[in-house]
Amino acid sequence: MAKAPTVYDVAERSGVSIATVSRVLRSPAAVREHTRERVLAAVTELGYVPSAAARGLAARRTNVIGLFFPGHDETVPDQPVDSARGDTVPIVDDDSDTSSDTENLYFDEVLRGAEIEAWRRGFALMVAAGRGSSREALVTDIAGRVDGLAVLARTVPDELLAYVARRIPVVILAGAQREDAFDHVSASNGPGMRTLANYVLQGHGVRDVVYIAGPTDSPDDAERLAGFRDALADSGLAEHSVRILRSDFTRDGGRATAARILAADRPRAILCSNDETALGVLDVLEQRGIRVPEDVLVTGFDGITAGRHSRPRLTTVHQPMVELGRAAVHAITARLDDPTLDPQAFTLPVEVVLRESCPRV
Amino acid sequence: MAKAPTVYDVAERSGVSIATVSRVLRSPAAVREHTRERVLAAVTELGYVPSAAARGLAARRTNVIGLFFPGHDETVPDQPVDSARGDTVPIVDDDSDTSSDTENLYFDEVLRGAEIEAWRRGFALMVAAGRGSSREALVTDIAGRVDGLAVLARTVPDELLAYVARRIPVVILAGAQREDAFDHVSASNGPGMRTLANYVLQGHGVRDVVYIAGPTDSPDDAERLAGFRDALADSGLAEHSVRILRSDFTRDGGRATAARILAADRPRAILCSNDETALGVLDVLEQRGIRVPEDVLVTGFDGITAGRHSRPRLTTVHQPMVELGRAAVHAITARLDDPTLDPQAFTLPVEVVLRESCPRV
DNA sequence: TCCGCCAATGTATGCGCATACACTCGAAGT
DNA sequence: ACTTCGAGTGTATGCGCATACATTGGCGGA
Repeated sequence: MAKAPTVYDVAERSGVSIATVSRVLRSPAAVREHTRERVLAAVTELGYVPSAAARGLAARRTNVIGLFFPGHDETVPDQPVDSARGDTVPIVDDDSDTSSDTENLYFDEVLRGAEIEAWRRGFALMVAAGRGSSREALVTDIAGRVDGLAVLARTVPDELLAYVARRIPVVILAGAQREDAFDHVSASNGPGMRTLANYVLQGHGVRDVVYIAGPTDSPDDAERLAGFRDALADSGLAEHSVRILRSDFTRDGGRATAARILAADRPRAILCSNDETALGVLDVLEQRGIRVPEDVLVTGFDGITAGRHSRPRLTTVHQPMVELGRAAVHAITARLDDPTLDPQAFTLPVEVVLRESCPRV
Repeated sequence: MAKAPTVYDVAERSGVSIATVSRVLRSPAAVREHTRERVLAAVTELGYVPSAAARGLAARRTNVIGLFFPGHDETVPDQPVDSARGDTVPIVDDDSDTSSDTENLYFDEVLRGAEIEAWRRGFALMVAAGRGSSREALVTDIAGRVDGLAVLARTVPDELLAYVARRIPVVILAGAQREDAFDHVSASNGPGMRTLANYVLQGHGVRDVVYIAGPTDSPDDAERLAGFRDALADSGLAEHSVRILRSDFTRDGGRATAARILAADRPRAILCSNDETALGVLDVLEQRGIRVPEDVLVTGFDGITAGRHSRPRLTTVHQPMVELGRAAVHAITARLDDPTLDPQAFTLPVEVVLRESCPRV
């Protein structure tokens, strides 16, 4: 880790000016081949790596895009596990049947999409998870480092976003398509749920259905619920003819809600506003010996992996999570290219995926 | 997106010098409270966001840590899915039973750990996936942006790493603990496999065992195989008394290898060097009506989520993936604090997790 | 009363690069 | 032969901040 060589070192070594060195790196075509080779040789010999900080300062853009998503607020032990040379390996039993880590899949996939698209467009990707109280500081910190910022809906207060948006383009991921100054990227929550619900109501001919909604503060959930109501209307059903309950998007919440439902009666179908809730419902039904799909149909929403491994496998509406990430980056770069663009809303298509919990008729 | 305000703007507005503005932001204690408040007021009014590029240039450190992992080399469609306002939602059947996306879990978790630890230490995290031919350019590009770089083993040629390491600390994740100039962070592959194998050999009293190794170019696999051999020695078994086959770490590979094994005879236990292979083995055994664990014991390695959802659930050695990410960042920051440190190797503890495929005796 | 000292703030500089502009030189045009 | 022009290169400057050093003013001690 000796002092890092700079353009000056490379220039001196190859007998040219720093401008030429810079040109070799930025626009090679503007330099005669002979010169270019000499410079590149010096670069390799010296182990020169251009400083992105200096480049960013001079060029007034960093070529980095930021992705901000909600943190898990988990209590993190102060120290990471330390090196263990003793090498005694404990043997433990695993009796759990729920996996809490499936919930992260959503962000993981969005991130992967963002990374892919950023790379394709010559940007690097910086990620940050919002945690607790220091969120505000984190957001401005990241904002100072990037050319554009993608934020998952509801992880950052609008006020802060507006503050940041004075400086760089901000795109909101997966929230409702509001009429505001930001770009929005999200999936067709409403139409997706409507199509699935119609499949249950009309395809399976079910009337006796319960809908488990998510938390009221989730914009995605509001759209899905609206889609469900549309489906009711499509079938000429009055809204009060079905039950609509609220849960919290978690597997445990799904279980509790399923218990409440079954305490009253047994509907023919239970539609859930997300997959985790549906998995919880499946847990309770199996435990009570109620057959799915013979006795009760169950559906979810999202398309998380765990839904493919459940018994029975879960019918759901699959969101294109990777594409969401890509589209977010795409929106940012588009605005970078043309800042005068009006705020746009991108709605990505979804897919109803039929599996055993609500099979094809 | 008006021109972003700078320290000069803030200084002018609050009637102080830029040095004072900088101090308010960097070391608030050095400024009188009255002054500090005036400056902070100006900051908010102007919507000032410090430029990380300028800060990084002046301070000679960016406070960013890079994480480089292997890309999936998937063929990425040129354009992301476009906005679909028509909102026709297709309905498709999902008959697949294998999910290729579980493989990503490993990196996702490492990333999460890295993000957590980076944040705790005041660093931002930049991620990049190595893809195809431009890998070299990508690595140096990232290297120019960060204070330290964590790289998953075997994703970047040593030569390149050495080049980069002349400038910033580099830590290698999850590879063998080689004697080189880099820091290494990995899990106790050998002891983990040894413990598990001993449990099979001695706990279950099995002699008739087949071991399915992974690709020869995987350093993790080499350590696991060595651990298995140690276990053989522990039980006084000669190596030629068992069969050791090679597969490729994939579920399909596991299936093919299982078929080959069963063509010869039926061992009492099949130990696999990773979970995916083991899942493939389970597929074949179930298909042939061979009972697990009654007829054959099966074990894996890694602790991926899919192993918790299989039937029967898979006994495995669980790697602390989140901790790996944390430890990597930890190692980098340690070296940043004291560059004279000798190269270190951190070995994180693993856990044998018993599930039905090889239950507790 | 005078000096020294420290806290608070200002001034000046450099970090490493991109780039506008200036310059050179040879080829083509008149 | 002289001008024009453009390809190739060099010179000079600024990007926005941190920080070493200089400066100021107030306070306590002798």
